[in-house]
Amino acid sequence: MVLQKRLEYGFNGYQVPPTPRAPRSARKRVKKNEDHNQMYAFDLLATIAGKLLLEGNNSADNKLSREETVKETTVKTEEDSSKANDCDQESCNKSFFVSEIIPKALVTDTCSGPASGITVSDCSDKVPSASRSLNGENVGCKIEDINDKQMTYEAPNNGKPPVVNNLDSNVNLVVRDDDENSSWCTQPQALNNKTFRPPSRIGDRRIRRLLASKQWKVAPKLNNGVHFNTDADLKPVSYHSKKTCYKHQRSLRDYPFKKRRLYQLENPSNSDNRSGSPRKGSIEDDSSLGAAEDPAFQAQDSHGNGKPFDGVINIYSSISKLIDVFVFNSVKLKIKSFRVPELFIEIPETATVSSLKRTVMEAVTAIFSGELHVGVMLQGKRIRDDNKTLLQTGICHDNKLDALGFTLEPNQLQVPPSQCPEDRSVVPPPATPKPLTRYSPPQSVANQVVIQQEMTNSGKITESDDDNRSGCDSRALVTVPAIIDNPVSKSKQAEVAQRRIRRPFSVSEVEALVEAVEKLGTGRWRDVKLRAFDDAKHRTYVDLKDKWKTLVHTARISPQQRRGEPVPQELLDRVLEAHAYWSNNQFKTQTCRLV
DNA sequence: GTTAGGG
DNA sequence: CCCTAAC
Repeated sequence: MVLQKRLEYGFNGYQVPPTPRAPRSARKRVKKNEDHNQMYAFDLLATIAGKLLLEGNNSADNKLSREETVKETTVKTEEDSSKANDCDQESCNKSFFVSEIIPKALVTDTCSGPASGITVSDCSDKVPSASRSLNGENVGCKIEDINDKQMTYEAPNNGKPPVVNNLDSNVNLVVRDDDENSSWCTQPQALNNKTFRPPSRIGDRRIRRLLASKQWKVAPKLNNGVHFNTDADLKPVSYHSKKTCYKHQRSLRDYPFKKRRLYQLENPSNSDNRSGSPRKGSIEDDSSLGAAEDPAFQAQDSHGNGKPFDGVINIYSSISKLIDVFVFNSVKLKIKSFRVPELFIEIPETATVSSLKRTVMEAVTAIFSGELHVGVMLQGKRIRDDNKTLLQTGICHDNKLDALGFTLEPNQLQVPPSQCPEDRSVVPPPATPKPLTRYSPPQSVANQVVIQQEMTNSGKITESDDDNRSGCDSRALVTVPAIIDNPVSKSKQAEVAQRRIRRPFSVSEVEALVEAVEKLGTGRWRDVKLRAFDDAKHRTYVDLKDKWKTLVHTARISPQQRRGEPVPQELLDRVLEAHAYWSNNQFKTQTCRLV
């Protein structure tokens, strides 16, 4: 039997026993960086697609087997001062502004162009003229987003992974395909309650796994799926459903999730637990058109010849609603993009652009990986009554079409109280401005990561100027729930998000290193670490090895060539001496064979 | 997980 | 300080 044991003497006669190996659980570990950017992008896009893309099916048949792809989903940062001033709590702090509706007359037609924004189309062109003539003009509204794109994720084509392009300083995530042959309102729609499904658990797990690998605390699971306000108590109505243009009717929730083939959603509990029968092909779900509750209106059957008019009805109201139904037979929201009006990123100035991208990516991913709720904003005010029809809320009225928005709201349980809307402390308070170069987040956001990015007109990312902030302003605040009161995880977040901050060795550290190497040699960096730098958590044995390497180099070059804090020549001399000693193979591999 | 060495 | 082959 042969045992090997290091000799217990070495340089300058030091008597150094081998350092016992610590238990595995006690060893320090060095986390490897893994670049999952592309995976992130893909998962993010899938998530976005699952939660945000409310888009009409582009063909008559709504079969699940139909090839469906994500059209466009964009994430943008933009200053939007017009909204936030009257936004309420949720919208200010926990939401994105997703879209806005602008009267058609006010904006250019973006349907024909490569609009990078939200388009709300009423398919006016395809609505029977008899319907349109009711008010004599097109009643659609289009939403235009004029933002430039910066960071673009292109959906995997040909099996290739998504591509990240940094085109500008806006953050813009795009999934697209070229299938613009959508043809709404052409055939009777088999409205299928199953067509809109939340992301799958599998996909969710995948996202979580990826995020976990990056030490991101992920918001609660998506077990309950995505909650759409439009789901609430929507009652089936049958009026006119099968006549005229109503074959085109489709409520918000019926817009299919186009990426579902990639992220097949196998959570049946989420897909069909809405009101009414979930049976496939049903056309009954036209409740978004409203007026269902109106007795006068309901008095008319779909053929206009069934039940007689109730004698005591407000005929004008009824006609008015009828007109509305004719004109706004459906509301089609094509949310091509949603905006993150403000991102605040605190990152060391030594961070690379790559790490910046990664940080943004991870933050956005973390946001979307959590459970999100959708809020509906109209004219800057949140629509709280989920039971109202779109007609009742006025979403279909052209006099109120100036501002329809959707908000994405992270699970509120994850939001610390400090994130209350009026509590502006979620952003660095003006009294304590924090430069972007700060490594750690402000105290006021100790429990979260605040991502906020301000854009100048030129689209450049600029340093945060707290003086420019005023009230619950235009910027929706994007907050990423972090692990509460867990500094370790926070440091790990920073660690994975960017290159470690450079921390030059002090003279005393160099001295400790030299001394340890003199005793232990140049091949036992773990032991050097444990012996001389066990308390210096930021110094890994690889760091020590690297430092020794540079020390040797420094000692060999002329003092004029040296940079940084000068190392006493005495120490450098010891470095050379010890290095020469331990470089001798004779001492490096001394073993003692015991029989 | 450590070590060694290039980047 | 990062990355990774080699052990």
